[in-house]
Amino acid sequence: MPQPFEHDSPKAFRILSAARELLLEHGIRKVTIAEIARAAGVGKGTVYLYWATKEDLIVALFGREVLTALDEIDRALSADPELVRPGRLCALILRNMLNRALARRLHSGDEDALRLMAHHSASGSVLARAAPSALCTDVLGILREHGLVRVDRPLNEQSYALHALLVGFMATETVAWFAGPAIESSSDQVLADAVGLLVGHTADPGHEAVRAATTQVRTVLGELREEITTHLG
Amino acid sequence: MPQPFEHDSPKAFRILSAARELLLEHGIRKVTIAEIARAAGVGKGTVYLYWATKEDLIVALFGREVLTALDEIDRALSADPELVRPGRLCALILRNMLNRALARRLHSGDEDALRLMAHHSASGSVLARAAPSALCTDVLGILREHGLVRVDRPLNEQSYALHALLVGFMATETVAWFAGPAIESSSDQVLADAVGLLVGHTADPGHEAVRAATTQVRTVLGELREEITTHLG
DNA sequence: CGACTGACCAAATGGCCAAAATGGTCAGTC
DNA sequence: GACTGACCATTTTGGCCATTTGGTCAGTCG
Repeated sequence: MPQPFEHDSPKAFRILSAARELLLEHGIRKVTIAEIARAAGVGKGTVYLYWATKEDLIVALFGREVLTALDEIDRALSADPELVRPGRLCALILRNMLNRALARRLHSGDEDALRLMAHHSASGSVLARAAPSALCTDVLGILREHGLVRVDRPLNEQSYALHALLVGFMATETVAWFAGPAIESSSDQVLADAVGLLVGHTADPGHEAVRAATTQVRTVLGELREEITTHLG
Repeated sequence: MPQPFEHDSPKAFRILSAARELLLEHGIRKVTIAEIARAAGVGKGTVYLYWATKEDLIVALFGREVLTALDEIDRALSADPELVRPGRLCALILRNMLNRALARRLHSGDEDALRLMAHHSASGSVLARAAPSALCTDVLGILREHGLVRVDRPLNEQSYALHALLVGFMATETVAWFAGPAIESSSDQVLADAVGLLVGHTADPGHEAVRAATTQVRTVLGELREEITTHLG
């Protein structure tokens, strides 16, 4: 909002795209505004018409990445409501939110990226809500209500454990030091099964409950999307 | 074995103790051999009678730490065989193996420590067997045999998932970025419960099976201990 | 004789400073 | 009035040198 130029203009898009490509190639530290401007075919000053600082630009980049991930999740969920079942849903979210090229840098421990996001106060509070820990609690709450998740444990403990499991799968796949035993099946399938065991219900809640849960989860994700859009626009 | 001096002599012990204290205080990079020698009340050359390089000394230090952890686990297991039950056992191992002051440096991502262990070929193969991934597979195999762990999933997938869960709990507690939702109960209890859900059996295998499993697990841990002792002295 | 030492050496480290590069601005162009 | 690139202050880089450090070994001492 302090910037007078709309971030969804075609020029802003070109800048973001150029920035994304260069960032993936050189890393956060090496990429320069001059380089981005040149690649986008605009002057250096133009970049600063859209974002006040380099940090803002990069944060916006991550924000856009999260948005497309959310869209993709929503699309899948609308196409097949059965994907709300905890195991499937976790795999879906993990793949889309954490495995995207940019976001991966955060979760594979990129020092620059981590520091940037942590120090960027405005985005911090927003993107924190997109973090696994927040999503876990929100989504688990919904799934519990509709009988898709066992309710014989307190929500926060369930959320804590699920969060740990997701972080663990993430780390196991991205950080060499944490590599796990070899498996034949796809990692997604193992994850889905593990989540099912951890929080799943034995009784089938029925189609109606699944559909209701799907709607509600999509609503929550939509709200998150909205929040990110308005804050990072 | 290339060093002519026994590592369990009282002098070696004094050097190791001094090294441990200084290492915890200053970090790996800052601690110097001269400092260690002085603190141990020996000449610098003497240190090199026991270990060929500084790296070897530090690796030996980590090895000793793992050994005391293994001893502690074994002691607890012998005092209360019920601790073999997967949930309890995982909590026990996690606390003792990963939370020890020195080892923590490894798992909380200390750059120096990680590089050191990764590059040190001799120790690498040995300490790798003490890593969660290897332990998971070995121990799970035993617990499955005695009906303490469900067998409706392949061992390697079970091991992969359990390993991820443990890594996740570890990361959640040590790395700020991965912090999870707040919980009231002790993290150990949540961990034990989660492990129980993930791999536990519903049917009680009976006292005899528990005792048999305990013996076998202790044997495996003892072999690991032996291996570390012979390779790192 | 042999465990032990600390002065000694080559290599790595850290501080220092000038040169280059970079984030950010703004007077001026189209 | 959208856009630019020369310009400035600040940061980063690279090279230099004094200091430190890992590792050795001729010599001491029990």
